[in-house]
Order: sequence, then C-alpha cells, then structure tokens
Amino acid sequence: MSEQKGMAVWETLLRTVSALLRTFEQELQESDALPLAWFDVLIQLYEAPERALRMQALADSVVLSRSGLTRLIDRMERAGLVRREPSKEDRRGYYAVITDEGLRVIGLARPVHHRGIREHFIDHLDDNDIEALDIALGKVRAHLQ
Amino acid sequence: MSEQKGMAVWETLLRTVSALLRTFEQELQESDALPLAWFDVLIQLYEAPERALRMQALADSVVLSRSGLTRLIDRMERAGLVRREPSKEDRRGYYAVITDEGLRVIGLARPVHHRGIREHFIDHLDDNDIEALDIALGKVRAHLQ
DNA sequence: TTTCAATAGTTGTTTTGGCAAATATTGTGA
DNA sequence: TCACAATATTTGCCAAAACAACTATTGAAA
Repeated sequence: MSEQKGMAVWETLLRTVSALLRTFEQELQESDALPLAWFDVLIQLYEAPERALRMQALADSVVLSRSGLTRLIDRMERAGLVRREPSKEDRRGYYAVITDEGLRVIGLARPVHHRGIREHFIDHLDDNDIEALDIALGKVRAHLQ
Repeated sequence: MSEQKGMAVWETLLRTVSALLRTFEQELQESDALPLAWFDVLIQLYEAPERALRMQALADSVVLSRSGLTRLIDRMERAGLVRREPSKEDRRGYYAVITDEGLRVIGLARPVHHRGIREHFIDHLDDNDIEALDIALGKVRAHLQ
C-alpha cells in the first residue's frame, strides 16, 4: 500500500487525538477546575496497586520530563491531592501516593471525563472499529522504546 | 460491547500517540535541531497553496492557543524560516509565509521525520490496519467541534 | 572495599505556553 | 450611516515546562 496513505493516517491520528485532548481538557476545567495533567496523575495513582507509583513510573506515562513531574507533584502536594513517601527498598526514590482528598476529587472528575470519552470517542465507533484500533495500536506500541 | 474496552482503547490511543510524539521530537532534535512544533508549522505552510496560511488556520491545526502561535511565529520569523505578510482582503489578518530558508530547512527535516513515521508507525501495520485506523478516526473526527 | 558509572529525584535558570485584556478591522441591524 | 457585536491578532502578565547541573544512593567492576 502506498506509504502516502500511511502518512496521511498518522496525520489524522495526530490531529484527532489533539482535538480530543483539547475538548477533554476544556470539559474537565469547566466542571471540576482540574487540569488534564492533574487528572492523569490522579487516575494513574487511583488505578495503581497500593494507590502509589514511583516518580519515575509517572514521568514515563505522563508526557512530561522528570523535572516537569517533580514540580507537578509539588503543586498537587500543596493542593493536598497527593503526598510523597520515601521508598523503603531504594532510598533514592519516592512514591507519589494519592490522598483521601485526591480520591474524593478523582471520584468527582472521573465520571465527567468518562462521559467525555464516551460522547466524543466511543459512541461514534462500532465494535469492529474498537477492536481494530486496539489491534493496530497494540502493534505500534509493542515496538516502542 | 463493553464500554470498558472503549475506555481502554482510548487509553492506549493516548499513550501510543504520546510515545510516538516523544520519539519523533527526539529524532528531529538530534538530526536537525528542529522542535516538532516548528516542523509542524513549516510542513503545513509547505503543503499549503501559495505556501502561506492565515494565523488563524495555523492555530487551529497546530496544538497551540492563538497567543501561543503568535509567539511561535515570532521566534520562527527571527530565525528567518517564515515571515508575516498582511492580508489584502482583510486588514485585520496576516499570512504566515514560508521563506526560502524555511523551504531549505523543511527539505532537510522532512525525510528524517518521514523515516521516523515509517519506522515507528507504518512498518508495524498491514493494509487492513491502516484502512481500519483511517475509517475509525475519520468517524471520530467528523463529530468534533 | 574502593572507585566510578548509573540511577532517582530535585533545583536553578531560561523558554514556552495560557488567559484575559487591548487594538484594529469588519460586518450587521436599526 | 451609525452604533455595536464579532473576528483576527497581539501584548502583559503569570504559570508551567525543558535542559542542564547538582545531590544522594545504588550497583558493579577492579
């Protein structure tokens, strides 16, 4: 198949995701005054075993440099949503842990965001589309890093 | 189908695109010392009829606010890659126009980026995957804004 | 066990980005 | 044609991010 087509699809992929993110960011702001980056950190901690993750692990999944994450967690700590806890196994490291307040906030924001994902993404796709996306993206992802 | 699956696919979509962007950004930096945002502006001007676009149009496709774009173009203008040209039809507006130097730079950077897209994206997908992505993303995109 | 490269995270400094207000121009309805 | 809302872009100001240099700790090789 033409490489052209592949390039065009990457273009579409990029612009579509950008537009979706812009929309989600806006929806979260309006209803919970919660930046998407904060949401992203909270949701990952929420879903992690022990409700905690190493700084390292967070920086990898969030799209942020190490130092960027340090300061993001600083702010969220000041806001009472997470706290740092030194790792017992490796004294260089810290865990970011979600607080009760953090759990409360993510509990409010999650439905909003899920509604957004449903409304702007899932609802326009049928089962085949979803399955195909999953497979294709999985292949791409498997080869990264 | 489970909404769960849809949510998981969005998650995969987001993280995959993020990781790809990080990779592309890095590859461009290394070979051409060109930030991806600059590349993005240049490529859009390059592909535009007349090699020029209204600020407005650029801001919409690039993932940047209006004011963000103003300053991005400021910097690129200082670097000699684009220049502003007042619109004749609407005296409020400006075109960003790619310069000869801009054309030269995009000529160098484009192959690098295309190789990246091929290597990290296209090459892992077969024709069906590409087609399915195109269809699914098209549906999503059609409903945005 | 000592040395030194590698890893985890933070801090200092500079760039970049966002939001809201300002400027200029256009279009529209009375 | 005269207001006045709407549009296009920039600017002032502040928040958030990158990059590189720094501290602390670990791990591994000599």
